[in-house]
Amino acid sequence: MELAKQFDPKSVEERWFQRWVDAGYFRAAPELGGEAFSMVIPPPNVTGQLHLGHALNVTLQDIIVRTRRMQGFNTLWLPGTDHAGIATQNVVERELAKQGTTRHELGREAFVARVWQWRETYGRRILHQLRRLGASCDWSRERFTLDPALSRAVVEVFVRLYEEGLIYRGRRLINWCIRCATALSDLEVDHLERSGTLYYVRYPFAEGDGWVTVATTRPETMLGDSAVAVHPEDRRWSLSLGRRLKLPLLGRELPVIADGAVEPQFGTGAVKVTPAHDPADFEIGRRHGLAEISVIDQQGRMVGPVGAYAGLSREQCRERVVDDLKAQGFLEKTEPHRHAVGVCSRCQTVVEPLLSEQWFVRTRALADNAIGAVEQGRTIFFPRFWENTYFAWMRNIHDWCISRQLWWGHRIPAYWCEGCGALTVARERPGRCERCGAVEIRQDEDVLDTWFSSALWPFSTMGWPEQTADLARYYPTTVLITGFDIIFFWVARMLMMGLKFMGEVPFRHVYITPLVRDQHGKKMTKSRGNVVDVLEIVDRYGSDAVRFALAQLAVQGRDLVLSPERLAAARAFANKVWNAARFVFLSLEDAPRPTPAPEAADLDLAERWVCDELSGAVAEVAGAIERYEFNNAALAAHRFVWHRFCDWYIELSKPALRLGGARKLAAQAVLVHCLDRSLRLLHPFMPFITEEIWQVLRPFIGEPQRSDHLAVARFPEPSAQKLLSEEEAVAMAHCIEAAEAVNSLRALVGHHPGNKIKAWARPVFLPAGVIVDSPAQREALFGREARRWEPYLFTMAKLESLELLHLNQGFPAGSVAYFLGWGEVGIQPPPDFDPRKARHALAEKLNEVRVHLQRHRERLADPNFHARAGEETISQTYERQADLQSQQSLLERQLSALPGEG
RNA sequence: GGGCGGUUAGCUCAGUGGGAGAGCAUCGGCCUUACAAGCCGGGGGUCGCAGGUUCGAACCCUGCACCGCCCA
Repeated sequence: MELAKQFDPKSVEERWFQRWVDAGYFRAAPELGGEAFSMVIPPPNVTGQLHLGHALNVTLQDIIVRTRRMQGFNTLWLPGTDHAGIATQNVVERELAKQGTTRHELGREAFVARVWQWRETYGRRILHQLRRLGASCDWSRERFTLDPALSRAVVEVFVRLYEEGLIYRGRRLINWCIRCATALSDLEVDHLERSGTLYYVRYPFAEGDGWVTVATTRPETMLGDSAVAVHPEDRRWSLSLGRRLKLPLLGRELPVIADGAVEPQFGTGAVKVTPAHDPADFEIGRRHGLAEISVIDQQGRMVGPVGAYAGLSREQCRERVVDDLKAQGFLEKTEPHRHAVGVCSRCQTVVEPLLSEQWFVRTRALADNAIGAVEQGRTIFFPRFWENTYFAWMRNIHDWCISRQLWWGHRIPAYWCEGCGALTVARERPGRCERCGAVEIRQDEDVLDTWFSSALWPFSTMGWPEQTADLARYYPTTVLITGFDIIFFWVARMLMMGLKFMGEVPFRHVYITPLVRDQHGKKMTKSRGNVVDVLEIVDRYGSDAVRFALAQLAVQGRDLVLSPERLAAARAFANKVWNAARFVFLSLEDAPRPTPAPEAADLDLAERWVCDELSGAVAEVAGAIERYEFNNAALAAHRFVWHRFCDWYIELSKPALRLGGARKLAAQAVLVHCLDRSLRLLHPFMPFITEEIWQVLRPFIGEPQRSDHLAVARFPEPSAQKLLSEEEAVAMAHCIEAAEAVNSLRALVGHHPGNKIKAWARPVFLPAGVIVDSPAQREALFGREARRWEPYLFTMAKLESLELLHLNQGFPAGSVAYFLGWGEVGIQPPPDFDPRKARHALAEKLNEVRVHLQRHRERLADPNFHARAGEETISQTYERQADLQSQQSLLERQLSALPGEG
């Protein structure tokens, strides 16, 4: 029954996880009763490597689900991975490149088979890594977005949306990544601030002299211009409106048009309009019926009516165009210019807006519905302010381009007749063309945006479109825990799809995790090279410590800065828990098994005090977890375990244990009780170490057990009533104050920490609300109280003797004293006592008291204060003033009592 | 340009109208047999700046500065 002297995380962690899984503790049981608590994991990419974002995310989810499970909820936490179209395809293509081949050489079928192979080998790595952290998911329900069942859900959704006209195919301007060779949604484009050049180009009038100078950052796109636009209220250009210009280099004629979207402050106020290669220009073009002239193709080469520039790359073309403009006198000037450039969020290649035939989701109606759900509070964000971000994006949403020119993903269930070209969207591949009966049918080559399938995750993973027991029991899920960066990508889209297909929000709460930063407050990114290897820190500090540190730092609405110091502190805490347990076990050698639960009638003051403190901590932890205040939950547990149980109760139990008999039995009962409850309280945060200890403690726990493991033991509940009376609670607080004062004095006068010393105590103040008739009564009251805690003071302050003085009795000559909330304590200094330090300390305190006293006097002298402040405030201020006055005189006397004064 | 968040001790952060707090770091003293990953004690802050509201502001309001993020 003895624990090893040192806590060794590795051996402890390995012991438990598989046993919990094998015992089926994490398996959801929809057929059983109990209030449901459910979550789906934000599915990491199959290509993913565990980083701190995952670690935080999964730790917080695990804390909640473990708490709920222990509280008796019927829980489901469903794990899985996402196929991550572009990312995964890229990884495998890079591998092929190393082998000197390409996906095109391999062919589609063989390539897809290769990706699956890759996924089988490496795709679950990240899930194994999550287990190292203790993630108590229902691993029997692990899902992958490309599973047959989930693929069926994707097809079903696609077909239904198409049939309702919410999915359509259209020729629109989309973001094209030349390197990835695919369309991207707006969200997959990052805008980077870059230095560029602003080119001022003269477009001469077709008739007459003069010109309009336009400013552009992309001169090569002028080859696709179909107009020049100015702001309708821009006086500078009003005379040019309606005239025609001659496009330099090509000679095409362009109109000068007015459009409100033009910013008069930009450049000269006149801009070229290239509808086929700029989103803003596209809108202008549609408003004015301008030609959409494509001049760049999907490889980034110049095509179409571009004369001699045909075949050049975008970059080469820009150089040539600028040279030619300069040579022909069209280039007025250039200036350096900072501007945002859209790049592919995957590969950072500059994105080319291209006209292209793609599939889109008509989002307006879906988004309105999803906005309403959040407005009505059917889904609530924590912290709440993220709702603004969500609303802003949703109100402004554009149709969603969902087709991707990739091979890895859900292939679009659209079929083209090779004969007549008819399009059929269907759940199954049609045998023949519905229109012409031809049997040559070709499925659309494109696959769907990965987020299309992720949007269905909360219900596709539970078996939709079948009516499953899981769906009935666990949908909507209770909470989604994820990062702010995918509110648009994922959270918003899940809300749209969940409402559309389940008729209900996919989750009641959304908790947005903090962003994890490094110790210098920098965002962790691969390019900065400050990404930490989570498994490495887990190896170094232990999984429990990493989890506890993350929880402690998870403050709502604030970034999380993880430092080695913080991790070390959490490890120290784990060690503290370990050693507290060791002490308890050493104290239980002869204890009855099970040890009877503590009975209030058998307990002394300190024992009842620690039980009440425990109960308070339980309430705090449970409440904080419910509010997703993980930092406060961790703090409350930490404070109780370390600063109440270890610092105070364990010390106070030692005399009782030495005493034997009934006192010892009571102490053993309290130790078992406190350790047991502490372990239960901490288990969601530190599952491994707590289980390890609890297994040793189990024979001593008297109450009926639900199971063999802490993982499914009952979470503590605060007790219905306090064991301490109010008077006793005050007495205990006085005792703690006294111990701190004596220890402070000990250090001040230079006592060796081991010395037993003589002390005196004297009552001065009364607890608020207590009224006495005479000094004698006051002394009696104090004496009664002090006798209760006197033994504790002996232990905690290492006293040789304590003498209780009368109200007006002075301290013995040579003693050094401090005042505290209820009176005064003094100790006998050692023979070689040097009073200078003490004099300095007391003088400082006196100064402080004087400043406060002055402030109170001023306040009470102010007639406005009496006129406007509340009655209670005024009387409190009087009391406080009186206290400060007493403190001042006490300090003055203590100071003058020091030897060598004056 | 619009919006959101932040600014409190050296660091990380609590603290939503009346005596500035915690953990870590630091300094001093202790190996007091659960724990030196520990124990006891100390020092350290005109609460970003400027106004306003209020008898009273770290806290409420306005403006500004700086940092970070999102959107355009």
